[in-house]
Amino acid sequence: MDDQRGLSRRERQIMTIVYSLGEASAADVWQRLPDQPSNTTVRTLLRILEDKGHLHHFKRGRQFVYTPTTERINAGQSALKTVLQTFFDGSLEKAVAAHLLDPDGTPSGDELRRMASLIREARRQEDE
Amino acid sequence: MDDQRGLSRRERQIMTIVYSLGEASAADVWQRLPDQPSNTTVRTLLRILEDKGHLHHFKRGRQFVYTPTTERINAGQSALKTVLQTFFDGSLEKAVAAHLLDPDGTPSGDELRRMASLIREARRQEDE
DNA sequence: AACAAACTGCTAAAAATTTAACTTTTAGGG
DNA sequence: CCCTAAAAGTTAAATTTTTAGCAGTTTGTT
Repeated sequence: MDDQRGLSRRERQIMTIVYSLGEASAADVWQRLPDQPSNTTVRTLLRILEDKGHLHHFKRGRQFVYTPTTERINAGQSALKTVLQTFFDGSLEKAVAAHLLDPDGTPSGDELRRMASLIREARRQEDE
Repeated sequence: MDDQRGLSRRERQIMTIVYSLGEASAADVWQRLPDQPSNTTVRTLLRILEDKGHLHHFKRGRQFVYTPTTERINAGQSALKTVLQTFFDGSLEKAVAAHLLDPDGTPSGDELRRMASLIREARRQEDE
């Protein structure tokens, strides 16, 4: 019933699914949920998340399609900051270093090139 | 009781605190927990997390000091990957871009320089 | 228009989590 | 050494979360 204190386990699992899909019906969520509960259960949770203000829905054909109320980008920035704070002393650099060391996490050459360009731009702004 | 399915809310809050501190006594955790429960409660949770294999402890003076069983760096890589997957289509570049746009998240010039260097190195490896 | 299939809403039971009182142990000071 | 203060361990109650059965709606099909 609280909100400030964060989501329960299932609620979190569901929000993760909805964010990664962008939008999702009860069936979409149900399909991807670990330890699949009943379909009805998923609907209940979705309704609770909507009550709490984390999701809202519209109808498509006969089903409800849910989307997050917080923009993906903002939720992402915030989640990233938490991870940086918890595991990387708040440092983006340390996180990037760790990720580049991770064998199955290495970005493509293109991605690296674009990242280099982003950083170049940021340093340019820094200099002003 | 489960493990695969992830931690409960309080368990997560506690793991976050322990990871960000590196090591923590019951009092340390208690102090930082939102909606502060009793001190006894925190001890119970710590013992549960130890039972589940997420923490272990040693004694210092008269108190137990808890540390995570999973190396911070590994837990960090894994948490980061989840965030990338959920909010940034699995792309480190998109996450970095978002973070650089975030007004109160901009890294220092030094950090930017080190990041540039990390990426240069990764590209060099790429070329081989 | 009538039917079936696929949904949603409501309600309450079951299970897990969270809490803290009470008891026991232990470390450190006098 | 003994006493006390500060921990830790045990247990069970309170609360929250998770679950799903059943009833009522809606959509699309025939």
